[in-house]
Amino acid sequence: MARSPDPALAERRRRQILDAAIACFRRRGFHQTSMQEICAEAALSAGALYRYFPSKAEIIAAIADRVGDEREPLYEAIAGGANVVESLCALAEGAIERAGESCSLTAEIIAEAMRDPALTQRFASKDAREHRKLSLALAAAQRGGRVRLAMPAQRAAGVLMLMLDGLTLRAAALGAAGARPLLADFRAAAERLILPPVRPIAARRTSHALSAETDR
Amino acid sequence: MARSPDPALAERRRRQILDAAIACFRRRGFHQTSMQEICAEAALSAGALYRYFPSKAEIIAAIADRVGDEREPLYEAIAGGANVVESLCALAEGAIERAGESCSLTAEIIAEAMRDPALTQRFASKDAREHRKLSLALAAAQRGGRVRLAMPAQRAAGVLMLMLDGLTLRAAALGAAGARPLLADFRAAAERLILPPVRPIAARRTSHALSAETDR
DNA sequence: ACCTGAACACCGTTCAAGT
DNA sequence: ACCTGAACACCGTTCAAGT
Repeated sequence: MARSPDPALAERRRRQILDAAIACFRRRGFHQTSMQEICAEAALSAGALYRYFPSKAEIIAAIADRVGDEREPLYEAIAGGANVVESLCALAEGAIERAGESCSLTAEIIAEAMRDPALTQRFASKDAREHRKLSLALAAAQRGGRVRLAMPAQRAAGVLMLMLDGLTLRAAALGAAGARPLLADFRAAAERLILPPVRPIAARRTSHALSAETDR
Repeated sequence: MARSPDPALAERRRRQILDAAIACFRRRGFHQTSMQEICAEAALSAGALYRYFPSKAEIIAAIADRVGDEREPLYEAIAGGANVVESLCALAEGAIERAGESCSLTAEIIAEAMRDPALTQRFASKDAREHRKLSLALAAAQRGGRVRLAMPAQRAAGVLMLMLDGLTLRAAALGAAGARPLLADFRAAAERLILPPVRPIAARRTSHALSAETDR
């Protein structure tokens, strides 16, 4: 008799439960959704569900991890891209659209990340990794002569991530439409932190160019 | 017989309930605190409490309003202060300390602000007012020759508020200690957006000064 | 007018019993 | 090994009854 545990089934069940939970949370939010509703959506009994997730909070934690994992490769892309500012704006736009698409889910994840110490820890270390990646990408672009940074790479990365967090928060609270106008502000700030390399021919502009409102 | 409603008592009871709720939320967080605990802390029965607040969510909403009202006068101070960047850093530091002081409460307010559409609305309009105040203060400082803005006042205000939101979010999630290091990054960015006025004698520095790491 | 506290409907979680 | 679903403890909210 097959009495040994089946890891493939377990994985399938976890995915099945997570998909059902996401569908429910999108519809009615995290705290308005009951475990019974998730069970119904997943076509499983309560007992079966609790075999794969020890609590409702763990379901949110698993969803948060999934979302966080999707975001990380985007930072990788910055190191490769030709235009750093453009890559950052694309990342920012992606964050807004993604967070706005299902704001209630994003809001819930942020809320839960702040409530649950275990999730906070995971988010903090993910954040540190992203910060390091962005710092390295900026420093590399500077060394390669593709940009001039207006401040040390680590500081610039910190500032950019503060703004990205702000954008995500707005998108979660106000929807993508509420955050999208701020993308232009983000771009303007990024262009002040990450400057194009000095033209090799001549640097004709004097410092008053700083106060010019439009540059292109 | 005194059978007419007593507005003074109602106001006193609401304050009493709010203070009790804040004490409980600080201790155990919003969702871990039961109405029974708030009732006990406020020395009132459940029935009495529901006479003054229609739901638990309304209690959080009232607390959120109180916190929001505390923040607004700080923006007023920027218009008056001599050094705009310094005022902004003080505001940022205040936001970090306040949010970090009772992170669980701040986290709950942010979470609830994103969940409850009525609260979202109130936050959005408060946010718009703060943005306008900051824009006007920056524009006034520029007109007064106290600063040169690296971009239009409205844009600069938008960027600064994105960063302030990011700082508050970090402080709520990681505590004041986790957010405090980012204050230096905030300052560096603010100094790139809000530049000191051109020296009247001579503008000797050429554009390569932009890439200098330290300026003072 | 204001308050009490038992009662109600419902929630997340558990566990004896099935296959 | 995996699943079921009734049962448990507890929650936010209500309401008949008191003063």
